[in-house]
Amino acid sequence: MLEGKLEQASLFKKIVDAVKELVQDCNFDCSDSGIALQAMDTSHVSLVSLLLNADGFSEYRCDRNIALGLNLTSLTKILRCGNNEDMLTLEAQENPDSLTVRFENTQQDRMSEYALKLMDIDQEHLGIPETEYAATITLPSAEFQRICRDMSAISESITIECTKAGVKFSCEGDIGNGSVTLKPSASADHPEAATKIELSEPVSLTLSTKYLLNFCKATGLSPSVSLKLADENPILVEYPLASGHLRFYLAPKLDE
Amino acid sequence: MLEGKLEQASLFKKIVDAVKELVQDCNFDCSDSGIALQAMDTSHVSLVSLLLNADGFSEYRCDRNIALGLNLTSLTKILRCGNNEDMLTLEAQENPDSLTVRFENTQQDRMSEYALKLMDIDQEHLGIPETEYAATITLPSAEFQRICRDMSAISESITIECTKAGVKFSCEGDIGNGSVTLKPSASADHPEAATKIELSEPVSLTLSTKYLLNFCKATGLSPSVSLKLADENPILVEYPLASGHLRFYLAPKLDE
DNA sequence: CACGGGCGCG
DNA sequence: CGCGCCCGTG
Repeated sequence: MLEGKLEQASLFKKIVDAVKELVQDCNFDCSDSGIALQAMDTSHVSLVSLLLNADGFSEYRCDRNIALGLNLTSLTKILRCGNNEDMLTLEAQENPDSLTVRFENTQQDRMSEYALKLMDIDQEHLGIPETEYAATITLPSAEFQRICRDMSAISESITIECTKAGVKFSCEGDIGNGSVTLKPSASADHPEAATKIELSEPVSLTLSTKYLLNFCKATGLSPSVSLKLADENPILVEYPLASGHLRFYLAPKLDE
Repeated sequence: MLEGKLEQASLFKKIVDAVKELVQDCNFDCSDSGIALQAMDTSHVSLVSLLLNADGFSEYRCDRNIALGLNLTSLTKILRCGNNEDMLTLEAQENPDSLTVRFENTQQDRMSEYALKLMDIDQEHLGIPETEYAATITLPSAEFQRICRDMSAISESITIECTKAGVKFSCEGDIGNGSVTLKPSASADHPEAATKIELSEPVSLTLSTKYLLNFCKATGLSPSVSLKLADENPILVEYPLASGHLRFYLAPKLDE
């Protein structure tokens, strides 16, 4: 029996919004430590990994490990039925055939409850390799989104080059080319607005604009995002959550 | 070699926004006195004329006269890549094949740079005839925009009649008709909010609503706009800039 | 269905 | 000036 309660339905809504364009159906793996999700996108180019720790819920119990197979389009429809500020409870019985989604407003005078049918999804278990990253860039998530959006008007690829001095995003297309250079910055008053670079060696990757733009749907989940790079390895784009994270992996394009 | 720096990217963004719906491709004529543009709209009904004087730039140099042929749709894409408050630098080398557009934020920790390919555009040179105008009306640009927008719901034509007593905008359509009459007003505290009429003789012109509405995209560039009228001559709609102007000319519809 | 732009509020 | 909400367009 699973019961997980979030104080803000918006958290879960945003997560599902950020994932649903990449993945149609997937398992939410529930255990007593929390809820996790790992899935390749439909075209097997990128990978998404969600972790919601038990202590990120205001109430949580899960008596037995269980995989809840959900269609994310259907889940989105259900999640629209609640207000962002509502409390959200996810509930499943032993051997459930459906997930119960409950919304309660903070005044506790409105309760709505939906049951969403579960699907059987064969779990190709995904081993995510541990990578030693050459660079970790932390920047405001809105800034990263802005760069990806701007460059999407120019090219299907974005190159990220990182040195100690800064990080440079660049693209090349038919109408011209462009680059954005960010220098590390402190911003003592707004730590979220800082750009930080931790680097063991310079690194450069070229990535699909379309996928990066997709990852940016998670922007609303966190004021900052971190990009972890290692040559010829998938980039890791991580949005930290209050207790957990939403991670996206994307293999680089090969240099010709 | 051209180098022009504007303290506010928004100035150039708004100019291009106001022009791009009328003109697809055009030359920006750069000389040591500044940057100018003259172009007929695609259907050869209206004419747009921009002048940005050199002293309107915080830095300006142009060693040799040069015409930079640009596709305004592509230019718009590039200009969207900067923030309104960014500093904007336009740069071109001798015999350039591209225009460099650089944005820098005021904190100087973000720099972005785009190269936009240039086009060869054969310059049909436009002689703009000097006209002796019978009336010059100066009014708040937002007021003019409001009138054009309101009347666009009623008719494809707007008639502007001007006498010493005031200016009357009117339109007639299937659902009814309408008019707005403005009397000259002082507004000592807000000189921009004044309506002023200078007139040698009464004048009346009927004009295409669609084009006037298009000109109104320049509203954000200036708090006031002036309309210069002479019977059976094109109207001149002028938005003054800090150092220069953006002018639109539109031939009147003929009385039947 | 999703994205971008405009308007209003803090 | 930035953020969030609403509307219109592709």
